[in-house]
Parts: sequence; structure tokens; C-alpha cells
Amino acid sequence: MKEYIKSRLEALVSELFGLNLPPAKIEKPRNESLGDLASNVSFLIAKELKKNPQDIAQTIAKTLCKDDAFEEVTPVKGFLNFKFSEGFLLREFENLLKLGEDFFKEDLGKEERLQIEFVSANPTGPLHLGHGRGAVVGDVLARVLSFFGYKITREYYVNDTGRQVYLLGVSILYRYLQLSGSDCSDLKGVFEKEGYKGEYILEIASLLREHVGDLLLSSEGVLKARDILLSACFPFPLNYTALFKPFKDPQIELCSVFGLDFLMGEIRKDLSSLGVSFDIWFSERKLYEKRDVDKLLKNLKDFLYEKEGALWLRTSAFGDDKDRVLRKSDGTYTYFASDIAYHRNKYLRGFKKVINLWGADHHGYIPRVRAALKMLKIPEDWLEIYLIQMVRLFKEGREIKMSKRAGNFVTLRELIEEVGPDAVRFVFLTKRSDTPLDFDVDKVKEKSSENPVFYVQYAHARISGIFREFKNKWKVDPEEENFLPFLKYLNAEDEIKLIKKVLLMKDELKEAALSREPHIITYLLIDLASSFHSFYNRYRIVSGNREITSARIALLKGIRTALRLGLKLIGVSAPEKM
RNA sequence: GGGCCCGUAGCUCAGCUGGACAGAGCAGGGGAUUUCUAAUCCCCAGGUCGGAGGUUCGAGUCCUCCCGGGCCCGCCA
Repeated sequence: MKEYIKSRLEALVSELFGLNLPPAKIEKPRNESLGDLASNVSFLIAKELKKNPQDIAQTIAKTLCKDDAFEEVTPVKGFLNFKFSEGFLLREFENLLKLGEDFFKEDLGKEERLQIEFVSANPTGPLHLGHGRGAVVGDVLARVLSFFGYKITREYYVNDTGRQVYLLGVSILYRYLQLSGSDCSDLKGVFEKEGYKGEYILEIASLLREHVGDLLLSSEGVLKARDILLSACFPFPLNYTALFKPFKDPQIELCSVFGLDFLMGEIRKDLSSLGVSFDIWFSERKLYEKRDVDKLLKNLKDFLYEKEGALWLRTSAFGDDKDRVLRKSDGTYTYFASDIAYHRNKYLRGFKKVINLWGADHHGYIPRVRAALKMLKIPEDWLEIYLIQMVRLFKEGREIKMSKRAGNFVTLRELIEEVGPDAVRFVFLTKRSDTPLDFDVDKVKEKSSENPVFYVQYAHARISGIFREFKNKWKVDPEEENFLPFLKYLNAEDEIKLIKKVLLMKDELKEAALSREPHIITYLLIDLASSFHSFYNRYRIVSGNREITSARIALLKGIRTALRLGLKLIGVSAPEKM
């Protein structure tokens, strides 16, 4: 719809004034009674022409109102207000019925390869709510962009190396030794200070003990323990354990790899219960094994220097507050080093664009990554970064705090189990992802208008119910019947309004894709559901009049197409009955 | 101290790159059911858009300062 107006304006502005169309806004006017869409073109070209915006608007309107797509084009205080004609709307709606969801499609991506990296939570504990939000936002972004013709790769960066993985091993071994009643004083200091204290560590430790008994009490038993684990049956794959080679601290090391396997299994399980999947699980370890980090340092050699035994990168010359360490004085690399290597790796894989969703606490990290990419001569707009703000959980009016240190989690899994994946997904999309979100568990469990998930799903179920009634009464299958000849009976103001709402969704969905704001879709759905519920209460759909009934069923079919598409894009089910 | 985000109706928030009289939902008040699902709908009430300046034909939207709140500032990841 917007496209249509834009193309008309473009032609007219060059024809009437010999100008190119400036990036004019075409949007809904404040007040519906003014028109369906409005544009501010006249203001934008007024300066250049040294003319009054109202006069310009008038000139444009005079020509445009001859177009039969418009019932009227009115200039008001310089604005151009467009009101579509019924004929145009019905023609478009007919297209929608013929094409189904493809009506809303547009090839924006042209098969362009685009990568979205999201979640990427460290495999040292269960996923929490913030991760879940990132998972949903990333997944929906991927769905929407695929819908608009991009070739999307969904990727999870697995931080499977470094100190945190060592600490995971220490924590598990410590608990294992405790469970065995043996001496664990060597590890106590590290564990108390930096170890992971959540209950899941105990779970892993006792699972280990169950299978390998006392074998891990000494380093001699480690290889045997590994073989026992590999031949045992677990509900998760032993990718890391299979690669285990005993070298330094073999007991800790085995605990680390087994812990990684266990936790990655849990993470995959949680994500899949949310309906989120990945194409690639990218291992940080592999970057080191494939010497990507070493190669990176060669590429960055002009910007490196040594100080106090460490290797520094001169990021401050590219907009960062200060320089950053790549190789610590103990010879190991920082997370930042492998992360740049990872971004370089993505670039070399040929993605046209890369979207990163990070936890909001990473915002200070952005300048140094951007600085490094500049050094590598990677174009600035190649990388898009969006921050996912935290989620606070409320229950019975009180916030439920989570504390990592105390090992108190409100895990994603607990939430999914309590309210179901549909509600979790929907609520995570009710606000822009860069603002904090409060999740009220009680409201989401309510079956009322306070609960937007049910509100939208109910609209879909209601339409399904009406279709059942229609089939029952008129002995006609609404799925098979050709309703196009009946569209002409749709002429009540409320019916036309609904048609417009559905048709305009096309522009809004596109907007959601381009601005990377999937939460727009939930607002669209709520709005459409609300219009439908209102219509339902005012009009009888299945009546004794064949023409009007058929026309309204056709209208509902269009609404259903839009509801289903919206729900599909946000990954929420569209129930036939509730 | 520096950086990022936020402050819109009693509460939770929309308001897109400045545009036409500031919008929803909830809570509050009043109504609608011999129904195609009331998990719904309709009506009412409620705001000096944190404060002060500035830019502009025009500012909730941009700039500066101030007040209030959150997050981040490791040779951690």
C-alpha cells in the first residue's frame, strides 16, 4: 500500500517539479478520520522550491485524485491525506485471498546471505530468562528475514575453552570429591572463590559418580573413566568427552569436558522446547585449533605492542576508551582475541551482513570490537549489534531475584514449564528488546484479556469456530469454496476498516524486518485481534443471508491468513479451539 | 569520574529517522450474553510527555544543562 503511494508520488514529483522524491514519510495519520495514509512530501520539497507546502500539496492532490485507487486525496495544512477507494481495497483483498500469506511477501533479501548469532550463553550453567529473550528475538528475526527473502544462518558461539571451562571442571570435581567423602582441600580455595555453586554442578558430579565410581579419585583412573562414560548411554551427545586427552590436571579436565557435554545438552533441550534451533554451533576451541587466532595476530600486526609482558591492541586509535590486551602475560589469549578471530572468520565465510544479539551488559564491549573490525578493514555496516535487556520475573506481586553467586536461578526451563512456550515467546516480544522487561507469571497464566497471548489466539480459535458453524449450516467447506464473487457485498464501514487493517499489515511486517524490531509483530497481532473481536460482537457472521454470510466468511479468511502468518513468524501456535 | 539506556494517565508501556488536537492495556465506574466460544465487546473517567533553556515554520521526538533511576567501566568470559 505504501509502495503504491510512493511510486505514484515519485512519478508525480519528477513530472510536476522536476525533482527526485526525497525520503518522504508515508504513514498512518494521527487521526483515522483524516485518511488511511498520509505523507509529508510537500514539507520536504517546499524548501527547495521556495513554495508554500500547502500549495504544493494542493497541486499534487489535484492530479492524484484522478487515480481510481483513491477515493480522495486531500491536502491539509501541507499534509497529503490519502483515502483508498473501496474498489482498490477490494482488488487488493482479492489478491490476498488468492495468494494467501504470499501476499505479504516481498523479496527484500534477494537470496543475500545473512548470519544471526544469538544466545551464545556460556556452557557453565543453565539458561536464564535473558538468554531466553535473546533466543526468541533472534529466532523471530531469523523467521521474519527468511520470509522476506534473506538466506539466514542461525549461529550459536560456544565458549568452550578458557578459564571458565577450567572452573567448571574444578567445581564438578570438587563436588565429586565431596560426594566420595574424600579430601578436596586442594580445590577448596579456588572453588569457594570462583567456582560454580549451582545445584546443577552437584547433579553432574553425582551422575559422574554413578557411572565411574571412585575412578576419578586418582589421575590413574581417568582414562578408564573416560572409556566407561563413552560406552554408557546418556540423553546428550558426548562430543567433548570423546575428544578428551589427558594432559595437565586430567581429573579436572575430564570433569570439564563431561560438564560441557552435559550443559550443552541441557541448553539444546531448553532451546528446542522454546522452538529455537540453530544451523551452526560454532566452537571457540576450533578457532585455536585451526590457528585462526595466530593468523589474526599477523593481520593485526601494525596495531600491536608489548607492555608489561602482555600483548596489546591499539583499539584506542579507533574509538575505544583504551587499548586492550590480546595475550596475557601468562601467555594465554583473552576472550577478546578469539572473538575478533571469530568475527574475521564470519567475514571470510562470506556473509553479506552479520547480526549479533548480545546481553545488554556487553554494551561497553562494542567499541573495542568495532575498533578491531576497522583495523581489519571490514566495513562498518557489515556488523549490526543489538542488545537484549534483562528480564525481571514477578510472581504474586513480588520480584523473584536471581543470584548467580548464590546459585539461585530462575531458569528458563522453569518458566517454560510453568507457562508454556507460546506465552514465553509472546511476552518476550511485547517490548523492544533493548528495554528491560517485567514478566508477570500470574498474569500470563490468567485466561483473560490481561493476557495478550490468549487474546490473539482466541481470535484465531473464534474464526475457526465460525468456519465450523458455517460448514454445518450451509454445508459448504469454507476451505474449498471460492468466495471471490461475494467480495462485492463487503461495503459496511466496519468491514472496509478491517480489510484495510489486514492489507496495511504488509507494510508493517516489512518495517519489522527492516528495523529488526520483531516486537512490532505482537502489536500488529493484538491490534488485528482487537478489531476482529469488536467486529464479531457487532455483526452476525453466519446468518440466513447467503451473500452476506459468504462475504463475511471471505473477510474472516483474510484476517485468518494475517493472524496465522503473524503467529507463525513469532513462533506461537494458532489453535483451532480453545 | 567516564560511557550507554531510561524518566509519557494511579500501574505497565506504544509513540519509527521532528509534523496535524498526546495513544493502548490494566486497575476504577457504568453497560451488553435466548450467541457463530463473555478467554469477548461498548461507554466513562484520568496526562503542565522529570525540570529549565535552546534549534525549528513546527519538539514527547533533536541539542545543552540539571534532577531521578538502571546497567557497564579486569592481563574475566
